[in-house]
Amino acid sequence: MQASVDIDTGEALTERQKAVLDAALRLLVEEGDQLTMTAVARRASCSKETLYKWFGDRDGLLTATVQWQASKVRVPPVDGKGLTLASLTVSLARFASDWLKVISSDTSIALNRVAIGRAGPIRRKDGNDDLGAIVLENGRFALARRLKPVLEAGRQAGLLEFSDAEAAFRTFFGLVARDVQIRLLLGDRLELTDAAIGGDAVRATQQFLALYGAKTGPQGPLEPDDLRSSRPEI
Amino acid sequence: MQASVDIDTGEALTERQKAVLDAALRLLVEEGDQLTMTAVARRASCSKETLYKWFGDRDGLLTATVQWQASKVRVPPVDGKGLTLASLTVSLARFASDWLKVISSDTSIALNRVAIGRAGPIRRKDGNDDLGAIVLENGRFALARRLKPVLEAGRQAGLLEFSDAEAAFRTFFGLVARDVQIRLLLGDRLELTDAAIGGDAVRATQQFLALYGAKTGPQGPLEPDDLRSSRPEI
DNA sequence: TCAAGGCCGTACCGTACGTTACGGTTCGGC
DNA sequence: GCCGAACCGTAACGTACGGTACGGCCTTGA
Repeated sequence: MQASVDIDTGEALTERQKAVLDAALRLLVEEGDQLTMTAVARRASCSKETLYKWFGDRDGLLTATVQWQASKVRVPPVDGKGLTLASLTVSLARFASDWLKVISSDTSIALNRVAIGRAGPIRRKDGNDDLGAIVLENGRFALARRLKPVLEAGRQAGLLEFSDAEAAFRTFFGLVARDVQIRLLLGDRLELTDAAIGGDAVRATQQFLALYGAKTGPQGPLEPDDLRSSRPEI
Repeated sequence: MQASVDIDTGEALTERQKAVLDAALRLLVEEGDQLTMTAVARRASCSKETLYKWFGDRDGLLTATVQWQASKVRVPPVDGKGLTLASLTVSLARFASDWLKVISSDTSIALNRVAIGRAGPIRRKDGNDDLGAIVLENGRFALARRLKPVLEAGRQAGLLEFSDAEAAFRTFFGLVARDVQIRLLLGDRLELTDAAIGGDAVRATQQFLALYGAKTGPQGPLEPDDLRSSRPEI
């Protein structure tokens, strides 16, 4: 299933169209799913006729908006050469921190909300828009694609021990996200300061290493303090 | 607004009203958020006038439906006396298994979907229905309330080591749920057989014990096989 | 037996919103 | 300067649905 999203995203969009999609995105964050075509047109200072001409219908606009946002968060893959326990730990903590920042951002919450709201058991009309697949593909699965090479490199370097990279990834995912995403999606006020995110990232990383770190050599696990200095502060 | 039916959950509901809410619940599972008052009335063989009389408006019906479902899953608390590592392990695995069954059930997915869909940044009208809070209260927080005494008992018995029961619970939560709930909510087909759930519960439990188990005594951690026989097979 | 009330079925109303249509304006090409 | 295309703003249309009204049926109680 996992959907196509093949012809990747931000292609064949004029600057004006990108501006319109940005307006739709802002509106989505502010108003949730019940954004209207009229509101988008007004916010973007364009006519509804143009919206329909460009995106077909409301579904098309929603899909294009989600894909547009997805195309903006592309990140370069991390290379795992010259891996040491320290650099692996830093990499994992950075992944964790980045992921927590993503799932706690207004944009991510809004996008996940609309995708979940439209992921009902019975899809309307013909076109399987499948916003959920797009969000999943650019969220959870994108994270897995980026993180797994790091895990594999860690295993190659004798720093990690696991038989199933997918299972290891999912454990890392669980240790990082815990109940944060579902609580935010359900409207729980949950303030995540940068400091809290950094601390959680370090904790998740330490826990992951405790579970999957290779038990070789005399050096014990890093202390959290060894990490704290290296996490991004902004 | 809210009509009568305001106070807690399944009280003061006639049998007929419960039947109507069951019909609404079934419809919610089948059709997602876009269930209409007309559809509920037809399914429940009652008039719309009655729906409005009993539940005030659509929000009231939705709220009552969610509360009705919540009232059905009340479970007795687990007592933690005579705790051994084996019994603690079994308890944790059972919690994990139960929780995975809950979050992967059609009903839970439907309820979470509607609650998330209505948890937008700007709440409509006056009444803060806050379905999200209800779902959260009867889901994540109810689990915490039931599990924490077990964790505390485990600590009292010298089987677990942690300083913050909330943090320990959230780690357990993350190890159990991982990416399951978000994937299901986003429409990912993810078949969870009972066998897979049982295996995941055991794995999560073992990982939790590896992180929070007291490092005392010569006995190593239980092998997964020790557990497999004790998990519910239905 | 009759009256009152609760409820079913359905017709009806008002509104919100997706979608379409159209007149007016700008702009690039000839 | 002229033409057509693209686009803006807005009005208009159709429908879906939340909410209300009403007639008829059934039950209860005097």
